[in-house]
Amino acid sequence: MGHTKNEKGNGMCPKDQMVSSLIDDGDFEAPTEGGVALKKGPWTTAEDAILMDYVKKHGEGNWNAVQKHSGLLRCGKSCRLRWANHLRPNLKKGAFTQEEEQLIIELHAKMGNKWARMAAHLPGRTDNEIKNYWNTRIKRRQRAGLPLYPPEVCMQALQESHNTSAVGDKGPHDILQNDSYEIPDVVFDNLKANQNVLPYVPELPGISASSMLMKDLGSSQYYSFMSPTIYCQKRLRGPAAIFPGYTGSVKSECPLFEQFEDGLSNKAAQSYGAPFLIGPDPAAKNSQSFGVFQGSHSLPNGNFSASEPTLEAVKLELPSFQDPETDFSSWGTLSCSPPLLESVDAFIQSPPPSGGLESDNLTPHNSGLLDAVFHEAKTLSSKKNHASDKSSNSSTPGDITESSGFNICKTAWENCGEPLSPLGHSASSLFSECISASGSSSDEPSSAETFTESHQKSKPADNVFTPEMQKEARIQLDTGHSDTLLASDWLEQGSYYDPDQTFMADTIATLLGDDLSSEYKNMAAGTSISSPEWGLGSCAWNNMPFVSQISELP
DNA sequence: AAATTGCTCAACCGCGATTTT
DNA sequence: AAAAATCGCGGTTGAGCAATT
Repeated sequence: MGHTKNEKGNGMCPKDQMVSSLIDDGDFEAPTEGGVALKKGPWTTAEDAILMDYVKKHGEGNWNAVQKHSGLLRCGKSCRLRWANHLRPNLKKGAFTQEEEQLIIELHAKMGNKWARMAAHLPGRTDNEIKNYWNTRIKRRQRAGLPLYPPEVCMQALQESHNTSAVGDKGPHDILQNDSYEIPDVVFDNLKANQNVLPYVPELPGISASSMLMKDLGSSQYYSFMSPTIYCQKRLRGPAAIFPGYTGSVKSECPLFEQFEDGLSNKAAQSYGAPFLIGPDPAAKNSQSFGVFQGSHSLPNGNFSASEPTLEAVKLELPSFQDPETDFSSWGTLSCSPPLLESVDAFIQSPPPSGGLESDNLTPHNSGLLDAVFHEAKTLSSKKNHASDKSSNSSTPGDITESSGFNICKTAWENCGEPLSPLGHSASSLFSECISASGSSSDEPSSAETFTESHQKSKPADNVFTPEMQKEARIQLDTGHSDTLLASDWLEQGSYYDPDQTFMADTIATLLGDDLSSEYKNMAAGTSISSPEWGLGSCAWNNMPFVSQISELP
């Protein structure tokens, strides 16, 4: 399709004829040293024929020699691409089959944007095809407010990742020694795209959805994944990204940051999660924070700079409580204290540069769809709430189990139209598993655990995170190697956090400085730990090896 | 019927990795 | 060992087509 305007000739023709036909049309690069201007743009059938002829004679490879031997006025790179994507035999043309699509989704969940590797699993398909397919699929799904991956694919990828890192003798340290970072890398890279479907996932650098998912799957350790010293072990080339004030391109150093520059990244969340929905009106700042640790976006990854908010300091998306269409009563009571959060919010958020950040995260063009999905979620939630109200009126204002965004998301997923996945996971079962696996702290029940108990008593959790794992996690942390632990380690270690808000406040105080610390402490103190936001937040903070080490400073 | 918008796909570009000189 | 050449990958762009307004 397309790019046929330059095509001439009807197939094979004598070589000199073909060559002459090559130079009378199309774009040409500036002449090379040899004085030959290489052609750019769409390939003609004549060129194709020459290239095929060349490959027939000389085989693939040595693409730069094509021009010398065949007179084809194309650079080697272009020849290789043309051959690989269009001319080589056994190429499958046409739309992807359902099986192929399914495979692509699964592969992407495991590999991320490794198109070439994915193509290896799809005979006859090229990386370019897969890439194009995926990119259009992303756009479609995001526009539709759907998660990129079906829940069961998330589950499978995570499960496989965990199994891979947990089975056998491959303990965390073995992994380290093996320089085998690929598994966590893959998981974090690839499931981050699904961050938007998870409830209570703040758009924070350093907190990816995949990590959230990890948490839900089994451990509150998930926040620790985001330590740049863990995730970026392979990528960070210098200390800059770890230190405040670093103004270089974090994105280039640590792929995790990319998600926060993705203007599309919020759409699914807005559609699904709504907890992070925000209206473009400034009044939204008065909204409650649904973020896990609002304003802390830069700390975990070491990019925090109170004096220099950057574009990476992503403005959290909050629901607009002033939106007349938004009936937050159905959302239940979320226990953050708005004024306090506002103060932090105001501090953390830099004034949006004109046309800058706002345009990234606030995407008015999709608000219609978002409203629709939001409304649907709200309606579904209300129905559930009514049902549960009949059975029990004992829920406290802080009881998030009744009408939290979590429920809404679950409901949304349940209504996603996938009764049961091929892997045996329904959307709702995913959430069930997420819930039941969480809150495995051996010390105190986390907020998530509280949440779990009220929801999951009828279904015992398949908790793969044993107390031994938790113990090991503690040991690892205590021995000061926490900053080098791999994400997969954290995943399997189980919970390890101190839910003590004071500890968290102190930690943050250390980082923020006195001016802000008091505010932060007030905020933490005034927030019920049963709050999902702060419960998770505390987990987050205390799970940050970076933070916990700082907190131990004199 | 014309204009606009969105989608698809081929091709280009830059960069890092690998191989060759 | 260092430099140059080559290869391969992933991100991005833009032309053409189709659907919609």
